[in-house]
Amino acid sequence: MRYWLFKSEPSSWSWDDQVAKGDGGQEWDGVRNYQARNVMREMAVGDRGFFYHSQSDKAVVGIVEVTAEAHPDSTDDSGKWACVDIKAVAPLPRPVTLAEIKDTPDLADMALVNNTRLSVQPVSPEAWARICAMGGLDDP
DNA sequence: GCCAACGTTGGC
DNA sequence: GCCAACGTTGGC
Repeated sequence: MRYWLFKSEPSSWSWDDQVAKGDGGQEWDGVRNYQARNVMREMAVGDRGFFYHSQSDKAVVGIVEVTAEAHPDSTDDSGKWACVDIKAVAPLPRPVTLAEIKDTPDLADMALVNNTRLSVQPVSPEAWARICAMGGLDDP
């Protein structure tokens, strides 16, 4: 299994919105960035991801699971863009903030830190385990 | 609200 | 194909 991170502005799509969708999942649509699209094309059903709130929160707030591989983005008419579907799995007992991540030397090479504008990004197994532990999840 | 970083667009 | 201009994102 591989790990990922999905970034969203809470004002446009928040963790609560994602939870409200339930197990049916939800298209991660609206991505108009080639790098992010290519990352989504690598995802497989069952992969896990962090749900990150940008802007006001700047924190990892929950765990999501990929429920559908990359497919055409239904909000796109050009046929260029793709997205996966994800569902909420569990909130982090304690959100892990960007400041904490930056303060953790082992996490310094995360795209979240050095490629801040990439909205969908891979997460190493080490970083995954570390952030889960920081968030109060012993068994991710 | 500002600004830095970065991606995209369009003129040449 | 280069590069300047512009738009967008996201941290502060």
